[in-house]
Amino acid sequence: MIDLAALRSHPDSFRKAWGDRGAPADVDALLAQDTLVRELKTRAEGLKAELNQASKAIGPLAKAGGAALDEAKARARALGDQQKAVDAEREAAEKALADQLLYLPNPCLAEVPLGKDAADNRVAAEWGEEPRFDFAPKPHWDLAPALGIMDFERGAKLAGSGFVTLRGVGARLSRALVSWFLDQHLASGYTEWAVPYLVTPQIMQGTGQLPKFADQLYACKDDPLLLVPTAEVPLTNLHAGEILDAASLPLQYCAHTPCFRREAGAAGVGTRGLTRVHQFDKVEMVWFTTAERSRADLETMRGHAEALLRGLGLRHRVLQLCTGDTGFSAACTFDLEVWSPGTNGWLEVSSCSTFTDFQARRAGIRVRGTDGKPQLVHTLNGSGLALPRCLIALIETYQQADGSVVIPPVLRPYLGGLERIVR
RNA sequence: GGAGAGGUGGCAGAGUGGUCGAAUGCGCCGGUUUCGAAAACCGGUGUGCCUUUACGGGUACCGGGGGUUCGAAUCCCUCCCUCUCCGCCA
Repeated sequence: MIDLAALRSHPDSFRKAWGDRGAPADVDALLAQDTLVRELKTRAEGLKAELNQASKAIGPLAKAGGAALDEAKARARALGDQQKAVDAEREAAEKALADQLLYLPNPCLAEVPLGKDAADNRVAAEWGEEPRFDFAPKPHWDLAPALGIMDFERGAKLAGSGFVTLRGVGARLSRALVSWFLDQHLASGYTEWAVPYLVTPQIMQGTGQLPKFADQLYACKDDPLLLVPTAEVPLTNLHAGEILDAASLPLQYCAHTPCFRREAGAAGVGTRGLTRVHQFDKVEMVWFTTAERSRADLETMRGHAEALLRGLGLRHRVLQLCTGDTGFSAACTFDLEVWSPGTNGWLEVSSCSTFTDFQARRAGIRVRGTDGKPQLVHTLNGSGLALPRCLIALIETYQQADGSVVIPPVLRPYLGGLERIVR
């Protein structure tokens, strides 16, 4: 959620920011609504003050009783009716404003390149050479089933299209990656959490999934709970409604969770094999930091994600997303894309963003400043990393002519020393 | 899932219709005292919003929501959470 006071003081910068995102908003209407809300609030509170005075005066009269008391009560009641009417107007106006605010995206940082869609994203860094093969490299959907480490048909049998199974060494390899990722994060100072995979709608609103993206979430039938689309949601909301100790910042959290996404509207596009599935594992990094250092911390966190790909020896690049491609709650985002030799393309395995105070304002996450006053924190999050696409890149990159796959040395300790996956 | 007991400020804990944003203690901050510290004493110490150049004023918040009343921490309804016991169970 944006800062209404900031909108009041420089409406033009917001007008431009939303325009740059391709999500123009009627700023004048917003400001008019805001003015209306404040007028009604002043009137309602003024009446309430009068009513409180009148009620207070009744106390001493109450014992005596009689006509004076009845008269005073009647006057207070009339005042109360008037107050209730104005307050109802205020409430309606406030709700109307809040409903609009919840759908307004976070303005991007000034450095974010202007652009309409993914084609306008800027390549910020590249790492690794394109792998050479003296044979035609296969895509993972051919390689993995042949090795007996993935079974797509049986995933579909269990839960429908978009669900997969990992088998044998495939399942173990995924678990090895999770463990290695987490261990790397712990070494970088992160605290690991295990969190609920189901959360309340209020929590989803805190990080920005609701109300705008309700159609992307899985919901439970008999309970008002939703499956998390990313560990960002529970991790960021851990401190919802809290005032943190300044000395504790920055807080660096990580967690491994499955992620559940309906992917409504994404059917058919790049969905083969493991590329886009409704349920996948991911290790997520979340930071709580200050306005002063959040941008620099984003670089650090992004570095942590990149280090994982380097450790695995996987060719990758970093994109700075343009204004039109940056997600709703984010102010600046770097995507990490890994090279998939089997499909001759890039796959997004991480998205590292600063949310400035946008999520903190929604979720009520503050820190006590040096002046003793609470102020909003800045939140960051980034994947570190998403598992399925790492698996894809890994087996495609390290495939051999005979169809076997060599395991990167860093993972071998997690696989009982296994060096190669053979059929 | 059933029965019971509870949810009050950073913590502990009073308060059962009015003068209660809330006693008291602890903690914390400042001051006096001291060579310094401790102790003692004095003062201060929640959050959001509206309004104001400022000082200030107003309003809301005693788990959440709703209701009764001129007036609710206090009464009623409802939901959530915690604890104890029972049941069930990884």
